[in-house]
Amino acid sequence: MSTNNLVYQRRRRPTSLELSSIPWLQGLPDNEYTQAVQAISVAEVGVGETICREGRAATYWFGLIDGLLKMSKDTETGGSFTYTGVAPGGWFGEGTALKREAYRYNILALRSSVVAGLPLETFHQLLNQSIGFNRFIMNQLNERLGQFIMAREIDRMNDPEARVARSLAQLFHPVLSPNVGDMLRITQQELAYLVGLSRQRVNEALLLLQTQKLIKVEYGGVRILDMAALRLHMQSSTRRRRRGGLGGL
DNA sequence: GCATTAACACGTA
DNA sequence: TACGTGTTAATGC
Repeated sequence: MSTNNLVYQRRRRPTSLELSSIPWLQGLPDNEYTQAVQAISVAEVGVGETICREGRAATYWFGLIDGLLKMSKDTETGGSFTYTGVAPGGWFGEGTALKREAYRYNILALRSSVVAGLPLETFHQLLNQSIGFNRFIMNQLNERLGQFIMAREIDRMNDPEARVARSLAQLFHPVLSPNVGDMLRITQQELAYLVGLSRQRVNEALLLLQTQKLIKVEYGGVRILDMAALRLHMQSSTRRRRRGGLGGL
């Protein structure tokens, strides 16, 4: 409920390790690099805290250094609808930043996270002068478009396994979230919130995906074994058996 | 039928 | 100890 601006008050300078995890910084020439680095600030965000809230004027272009975020929007009925997760290395809000509009969704932390912010002025300065920066943004927008089309496909599916599989694939998006690696630290409860299913059902889906050798379920996270298969995961035609079935197969 | 919530035992950090 | 996982039972659409 509280639209706290604590996130902004807690700003600090980024460490060199944090800077090295920002994908678009790496390709910039020296002068633009230092210009960007001087403007970037980071903040620690606790579980459940809001980074930006729907309707508030955009002040930063945000990126996730560490942790896990979710992008969601409040519904008329008082609930909330989750669009997607943001994994480390992911940057978001460029559409809003470009138009200097108000944020169109809420971003909140699913686990304690470190968020980086580039002020809007610097964002636009870089847009005006840096080809490398423009290339990154253009690519980002293109990928984002594909991501949202995929989100629509996921919504249309009623098969939980396929929804979990493709949601995982989105979290592991190699361009929008390049720093995830093979292992995604996310609890099954968090994933359940993200996908819109119960924890128990997500657990069941994960175990099935594991038997299909697409992932490895580990304590506190999931290891990706076959990214391509996850992304293309089709509706499973065969219905699973809930209990018993120890004969298996 | 299938998914959800609640509750539980168990393993791990 | 606190948390996350894997199961089962009861309940609802």
